Amino acid sequence: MPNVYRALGDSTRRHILSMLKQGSKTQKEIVEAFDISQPAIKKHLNILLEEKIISESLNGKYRIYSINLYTLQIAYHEMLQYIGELLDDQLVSLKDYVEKGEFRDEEK
Amino acid sequence: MPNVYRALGDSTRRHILSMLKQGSKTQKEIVEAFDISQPAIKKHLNILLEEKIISESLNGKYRIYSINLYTLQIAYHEMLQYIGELLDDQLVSLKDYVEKGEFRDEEK
DNA sequence: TTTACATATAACCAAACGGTTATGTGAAAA
DNA sequence: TTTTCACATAACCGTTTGGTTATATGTAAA
Repeated sequence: MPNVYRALGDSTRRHILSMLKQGSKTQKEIVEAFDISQPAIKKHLNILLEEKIISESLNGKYRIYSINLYTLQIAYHEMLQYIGELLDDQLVSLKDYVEKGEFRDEEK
Repeated sequence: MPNVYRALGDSTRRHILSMLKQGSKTQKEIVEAFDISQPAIKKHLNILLEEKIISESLNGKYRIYSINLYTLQIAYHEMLQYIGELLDDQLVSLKDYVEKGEFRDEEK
């Protein structure tokens, strides 16, 4: 039920996740890493919490956030399965396709 | 530049892509497969076109849509790679966290 | 030429998004 | 106890999203 598209559909949230992959962070640490307000960050954290991509714990007056590895793994496999179904009719493996590197020059 | 999260972030659009994987379809065929109005479908098709996930061609009064396999593969690869990187690094830092024990009680 | 059909477009609506400022709350420090 | 600090919450704002209905346009069929 977690909507990974919603969760990852914003670059600030992806940036937050990239921070959290290094280890748990307090809300304060996250807020200080961005140029937007504390309530704006809190809204992003709430969306990540709703979609169960991160989890929250309390430590005194601090709120600590960490990546929910389990949900990300589920999302990863669901997406792999979906893209597999979409693409296998064309007998082209995504992995093979990407490894050929045919697309790298085209992106700008 | 295509925004894969935007393109794939709606289940109607993912369903449309699942239809198009079987082969090109006219707008009429797509509209008939859903319970929503023709203008609503057209909006979804426009978003998929903007993000270059599908392409459009004309045949008389019909408008024919087909999957842009190339862009779709790149798009999914980017998403999966991003999640994959989050998972791999998190495994490492989770291990670090366990080995270090609690370190967050002291404010400096 | 008239009619029917596939599609486009405009106007509207409610809800969600991403941000703001202002202010309340609760724990820790002084 | 008083103050400070981390965070929560409320109210507001402009834009986007996902849908609607009504209507215009362009091609094909009668």
